[in-house]
Amino acid sequence: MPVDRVIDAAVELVDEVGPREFSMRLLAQRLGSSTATLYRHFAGKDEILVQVVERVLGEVHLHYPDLPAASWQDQLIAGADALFQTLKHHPRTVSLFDNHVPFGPHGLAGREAALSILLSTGFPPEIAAKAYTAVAHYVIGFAGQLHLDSTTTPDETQGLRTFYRSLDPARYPATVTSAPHLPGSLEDEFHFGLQLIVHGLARHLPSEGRGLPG
Amino acid sequence: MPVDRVIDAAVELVDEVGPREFSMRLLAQRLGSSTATLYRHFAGKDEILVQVVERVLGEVHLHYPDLPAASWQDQLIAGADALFQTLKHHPRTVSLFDNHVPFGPHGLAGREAALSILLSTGFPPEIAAKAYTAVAHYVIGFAGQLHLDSTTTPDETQGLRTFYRSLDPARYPATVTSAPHLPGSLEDEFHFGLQLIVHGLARHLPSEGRGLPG
DNA sequence: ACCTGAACACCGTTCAAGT
DNA sequence: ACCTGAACACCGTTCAAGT
Repeated sequence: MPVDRVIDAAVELVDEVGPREFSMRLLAQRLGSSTATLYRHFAGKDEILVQVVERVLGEVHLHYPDLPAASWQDQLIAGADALFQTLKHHPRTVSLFDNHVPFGPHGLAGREAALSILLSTGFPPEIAAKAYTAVAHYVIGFAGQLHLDSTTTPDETQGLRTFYRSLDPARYPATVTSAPHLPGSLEDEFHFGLQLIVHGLARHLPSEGRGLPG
Repeated sequence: MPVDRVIDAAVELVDEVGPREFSMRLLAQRLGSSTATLYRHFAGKDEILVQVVERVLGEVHLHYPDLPAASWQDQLIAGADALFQTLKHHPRTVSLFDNHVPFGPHGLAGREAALSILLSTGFPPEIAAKAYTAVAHYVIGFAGQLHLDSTTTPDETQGLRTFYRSLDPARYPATVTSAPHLPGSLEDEFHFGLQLIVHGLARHLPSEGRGLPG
């Protein structure tokens, strides 16, 4: 009956069994209730999963560091990283973020925070909007690799590196050369691209080139 | 019986009904066969979907422009754009790319092509590997928004803009200010972030700063 | 008012039985 | 050898019936 209790259980269930095995029956069982009861409180499975996404976004603030007076770049990076860290705690929910713009208060709050940093820094609204979209899609796209599907044939990271190294060097010379770094630490790779995006933004600032922070 | 014929039909079916409605029964029916026959040729649904991804990647080369002697930046962008254009033709397959590293020949070919550009430009293997990962995840993450789920409440683009503009400006000032540009043309937004990433890469080139193309 | 067992029309997958 | 109808154990969703 209490809606929050249902979503709590739903997040737990997705964390444990993944979105593919998540079912209304399992959820009802975990709540000691029946599926028909769930339908008295939610339109259906999809609505519950949408609220699972919102609940996860509600944890992002837990991963914000204390940044008293950081540069706009560091603030943006901290925001993107907070989302990434949150998704790391709920890796099996990431695919729920696909094909879905988060409209709930937590989704809007994250968007608002990022746009606010960009606008107050002096970016024009159009650039700010595009920058936010670029960063958001980058984080989600990257987070999708947090929980590699176990159906993937060589599914351990080590196996993947071995696989790349075992390729024919005549046919895939560049891949074999890069194999020891493919895939590296997901954390490092994530920050690498994030820095590229955020620092590249500077050239779209109207007062480009000069400008001291603070 | 012919494996290619099955995958052709599977791509068609995912394009038409989406991955959620895709089923072995529908696929068998379209082939004038039975599900049990499909299991004689494929381990299961997941294996078929993996091959659907490979088949889609096989179309990427169709979207490469002729670039006789372009800069490494333009070559990278062209490659990322070719993938993006391909996914635009099969928007409902994008979620199949999630949680899945493409191991087939077409997936490897794309990786090899990108790494080859980067290594021959002079990037160290570690940077090349990270750059490839960043670009790949960016493209996939962005392409995920190509086919917005119809379960999303305000699902037409115009409705989305209207929704953002209807928010309380006191609570979401930055979002409301950026509303006319949120979401803009997906194509424009995609290229904006792509340029950021690719041009940001230049600072990781050992011979940074100078260096004339061609 | 609030809940639910049982049903409906589906799934993915398997297997005995057909040619 | 190659195929398949029918079954098994599940789904999401609904509804008549219970308290």
